[in-house]
Amino acid sequence: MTEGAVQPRRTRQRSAIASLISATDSFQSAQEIHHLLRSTGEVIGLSTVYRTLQSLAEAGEIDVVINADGESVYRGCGQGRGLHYHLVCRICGHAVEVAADTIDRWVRSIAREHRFSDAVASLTVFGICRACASAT
Amino acid sequence: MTEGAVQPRRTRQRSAIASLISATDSFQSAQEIHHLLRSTGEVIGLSTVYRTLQSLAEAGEIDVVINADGESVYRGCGQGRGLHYHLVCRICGHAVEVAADTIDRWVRSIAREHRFSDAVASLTVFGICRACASAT
DNA sequence: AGACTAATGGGAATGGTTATCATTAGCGTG
DNA sequence: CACGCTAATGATAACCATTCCCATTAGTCT
Ligand SMILES: [Mn+2]
Ligand SMILES: [Mn+2]
Ligand SMILES: [Zn+2]
Ligand SMILES: [Zn+2]
Repeated sequence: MTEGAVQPRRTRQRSAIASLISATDSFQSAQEIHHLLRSTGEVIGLSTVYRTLQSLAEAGEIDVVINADGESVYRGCGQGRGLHYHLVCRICGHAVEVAADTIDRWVRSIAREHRFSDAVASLTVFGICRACASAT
Repeated sequence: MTEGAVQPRRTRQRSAIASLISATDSFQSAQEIHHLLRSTGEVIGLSTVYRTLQSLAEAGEIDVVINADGESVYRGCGQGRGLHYHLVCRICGHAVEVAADTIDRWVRSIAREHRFSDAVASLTVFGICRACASAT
């Protein structure tokens, strides 16, 4: 059996991205993250940001959501808390994680009912958070 | 009070799109629809297809879903059946509509719990339909 | 028929994301 | 500590769905 997945090399760039992402609870786009890193003096290419975010996402270490504009936005995942969905502020990107079980039961039941297999829900709830709502 | 929304002019192109869309129950992209129309002899521009689909979607006459590749795909909506979500085959685009009430209750409750206002769920269930599953 | 203007459509522009590929730099080995 | 292998980087070009632009066409109303 081929023992999978050699862990990625630890590079300055990858660390910078990981640390920035663990320091915020908002969903941010690759370009936003690139700008933020640049503005703090990090030297890093845009390609690297895209690649690394994807790699982290595939590894399950961060979450991806596609916002209303069709952009992918990324956020550090509440570690090892299993499957969950997100409630995201459409103004500032602030997000909270919500348990998946209610939804997953519902998904399984309607998939069975219509004889679909392999059903996976793509679900994100967008709203306006307390802070943004009070900021008129 | 300004009485809104003059209805759109009835053009050959708009009719062609509406009729094609009412003849299938699969979600299709603007480009696919454009090709299909072209292949049946219709003379129609890609811009027009995009514009018309958006206009029909805003009018609530068709539904839009953003698929896994981030493309918008369109489908004739089961008329006047109110808010609903979709269970879509990720192979062929075949879709069925599913009632929204269970989900909407859940959305309202978690939004209240986290003090988010204006919460709207973006939800689509992707799976594999009976036909595609049996086609090995 | 004539006027008004919404609708059309070819082509250029946009913009997020991916592909290329020469260069750099982890990291295991002797 | 060199050395070698190759993953990772990043500047740049390509990609590609969608939108913009604007001159031309054609519904619709009088
Ligand atoms: Mn998460
Ligand atoms: Mn529908
Ligand atoms: Zn907010
Ligand atoms: Zn199918």
